[in-house]
Amino acid sequence: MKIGELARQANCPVETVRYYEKEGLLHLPLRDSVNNYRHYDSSHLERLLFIRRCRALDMTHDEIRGLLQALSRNDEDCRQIDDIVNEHLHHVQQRIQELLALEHQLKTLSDHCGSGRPVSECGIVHTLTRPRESEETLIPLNQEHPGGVHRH
Amino acid sequence: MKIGELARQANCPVETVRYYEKEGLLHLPLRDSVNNYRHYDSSHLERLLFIRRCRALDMTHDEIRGLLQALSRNDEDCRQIDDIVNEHLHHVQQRIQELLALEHQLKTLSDHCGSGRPVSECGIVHTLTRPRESEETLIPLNQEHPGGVHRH
DNA sequence: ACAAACCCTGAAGTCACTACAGGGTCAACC
DNA sequence: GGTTGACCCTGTAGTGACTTCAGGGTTTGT
Repeated sequence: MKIGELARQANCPVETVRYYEKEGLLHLPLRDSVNNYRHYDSSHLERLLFIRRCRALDMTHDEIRGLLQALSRNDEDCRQIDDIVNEHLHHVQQRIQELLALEHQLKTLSDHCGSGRPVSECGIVHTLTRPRESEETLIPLNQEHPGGVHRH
Repeated sequence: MKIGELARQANCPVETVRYYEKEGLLHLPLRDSVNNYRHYDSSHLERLLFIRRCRALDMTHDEIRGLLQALSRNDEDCRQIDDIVNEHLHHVQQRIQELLALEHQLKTLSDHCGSGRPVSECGIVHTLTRPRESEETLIPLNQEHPGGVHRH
């Protein structure tokens, strides 16, 4: 099958398939000797679906590479695979904790607004522009937000 | 004060200050006519602290620009400011829901491992390589994970 | 015969930084 | 006065996982 058909079956943009190839996640497909089009078989589709399922679980390409390697070694003990998944689960749980803290701070901020007042009296503005004495209590300035909340 | 002092007072890397300037978040400072060093006053520091507090709440530069604009307009109604904060809170809450779903999927995956078995019998591998019939039930392939869990 | 839909490559853009490379300047001490 | 180390400057490239674009060629359907 050609790249469009593969992409459709994996519910994945064509450009992403080419990107995975460049990243070394997908094996190089055969090329049509006339027009240089890529031609895939079912093993490519299976591998792509595997990758997309892992991405749907928000794993990085490095984590996926680890899983694919463990798979291809076909060990008698699947501990390595379990380790990768569990470490990833740990990342996710940490991130949830960070975001819950963030949610709390934003709720507090919003509660302080007292909407309808002039900007100069808005509680949000007061908190965000407040002098440095009370620093670190409401909004600690040194925290990292590794994942980011945004982007779509 | 010079850039190093400003950065120290805002607990922020010097490179980031220069980056905020390039992004148009910080006003251009005066320059020493001899050595071209940047020279800041307390209004720059206040603005930088404001930006850093917003970033600690994981707002984007666009959101921060919106807040700074609303501030400079000094409206008689702070509704715009409240809107920006609440929309951001909504982003965070959505992301938390996504990650909780993710956590559940990964826990299920890990539970299925049955560690110690050969890779070919590992429950994780079975789920991730399973045929497409049961697709969308355990791991929907079309979901986005805007923020990402990783990076530090 | 022609248009729409597909395929190709390679480069640049996204976001909020971070990390160089390759310089110039300043303050303190010997 | 020389030197060491901390500071400052500009500009470019790298991060991750794509997405978008420019500028082509090919296939398919009517």
